[in-house]
Amino acid sequence: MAVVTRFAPSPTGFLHIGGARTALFNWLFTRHHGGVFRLRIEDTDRVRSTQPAIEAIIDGLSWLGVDWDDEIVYQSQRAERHAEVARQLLAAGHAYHCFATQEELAEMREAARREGRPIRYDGRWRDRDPSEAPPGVPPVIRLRAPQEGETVIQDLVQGEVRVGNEHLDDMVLLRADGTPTYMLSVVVDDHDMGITHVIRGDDHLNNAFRQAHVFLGMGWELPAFAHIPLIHGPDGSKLSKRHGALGVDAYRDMGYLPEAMRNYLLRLGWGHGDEEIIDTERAIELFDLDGVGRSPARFDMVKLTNLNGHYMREAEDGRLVDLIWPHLQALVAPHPLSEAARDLLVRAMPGLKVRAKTLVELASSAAFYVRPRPLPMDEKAAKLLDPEAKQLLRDLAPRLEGIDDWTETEAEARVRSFAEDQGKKLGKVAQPLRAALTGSTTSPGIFEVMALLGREETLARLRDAAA
RNA sequence: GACCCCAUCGUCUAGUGGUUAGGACACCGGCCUUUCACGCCGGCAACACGGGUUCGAAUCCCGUUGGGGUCGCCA
Repeated sequence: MAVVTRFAPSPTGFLHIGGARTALFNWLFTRHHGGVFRLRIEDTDRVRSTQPAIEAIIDGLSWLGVDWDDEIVYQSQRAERHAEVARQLLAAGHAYHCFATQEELAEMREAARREGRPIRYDGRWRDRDPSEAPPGVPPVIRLRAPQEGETVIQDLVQGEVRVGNEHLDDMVLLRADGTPTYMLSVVVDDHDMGITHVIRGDDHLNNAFRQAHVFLGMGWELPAFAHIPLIHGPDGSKLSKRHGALGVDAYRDMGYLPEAMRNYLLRLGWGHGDEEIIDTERAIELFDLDGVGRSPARFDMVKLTNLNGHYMREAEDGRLVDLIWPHLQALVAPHPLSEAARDLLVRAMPGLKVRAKTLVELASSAAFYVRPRPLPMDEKAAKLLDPEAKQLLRDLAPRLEGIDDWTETEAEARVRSFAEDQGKKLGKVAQPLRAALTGSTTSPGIFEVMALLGREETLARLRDAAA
């Protein structure tokens, strides 16, 4: 049977890390098996669901490179179908009207809590005749869940999980206003969409037992379930905004590459022997549910950053320049960036990208190449350019002016011979030179910088710094 | 509180009855070197605890502890 999966976020905020990983696992699993991956927006909570959130989720998935098949299903548009199923369940005796008021239920829960009893609907309308209904109370429809025996879920990640039916309660399927609840909607949609594998967060494991009885009541076949462990914060507690439960867009803004994020998320809760660096093609080839671990994993920004450094080094130079362009523009503003600047940056990328771990770092380390003179000096660089160093640079300048064949090799030869003539170690000359040319004490190889900058710009910066 | 899930280096993980318990990130040394990175070499570091089962347990069973999740007319 062909695999059909779905990612079903509720649009009440951005696409956070946990959701992104759930989407990724679904997508990888589906692509691995050559199935269909669908996107369903669970916007039945009309108050909390927003259009910007829907867009943020779609943007997040697109950035991640997770694409879906078929049109997006909006759960809110299927309310009538959901209500119809509730009525069918009612007609078949698998559901019943409950006339308990919200106040009554709150009181019931409070009493249960006080007495230390399980907090759960007590089934007070389960066997009562609707003719006993109090006047003026619109009823909800509740599932008539079994009270004896046990419910067993064969979870593809968690294994066999069983719970005694006495622990199940009669959940609300249709609200008093006639709108369906999430518990009903998911089941109906998963069935109608032909979902074969429900891969979602562990927080839904308990729901699976209850949802199973909706499937059963309708005579529908149960999908396979795979409940993946949640992602925790660095301290082991639930991942919160404080930790990094940010939207994936925040990571994009911090300068992370989507392929790095994909690799990181993949390895968080899934493993394949000793393989660490796994690109998307390889991930699709390898990914399956049996490799998913059962324990929660902590989010580790440092490891993400390391992976990002790896993928930056692998990234194509032109693409990197495109990605840092907006950052760069902001850094050199109001000075505009030219086409020539772009070419220069592309050529400079190999030396730059091995030294940066994020695009933001890359942008700031690249800026000196395209900044207008006079170059701003950072504190260490300024300090380095003492009178002695300036004199050295003044003496060096004439040795460079005569070079017609301005190459890295030639520049290196001239600087080295100059240092030798001065009786100085190369570093004594190279560091002031670096400060003058880059405004910093760290940079790519200084001869590479000279070659890329060109003779006139190099000389001009030298003069600026020696003044 | 009830129910469910989980437990190997600091972190992510490999390991499915017999291994010097492996890899990666981080950290600490060293090499390379004009700086910083990259790269390479080396080091530190774990089976939560207690009982079983077994000739033998990180691996199987039970319990304890710890962590997490769920108990809405939210999703």
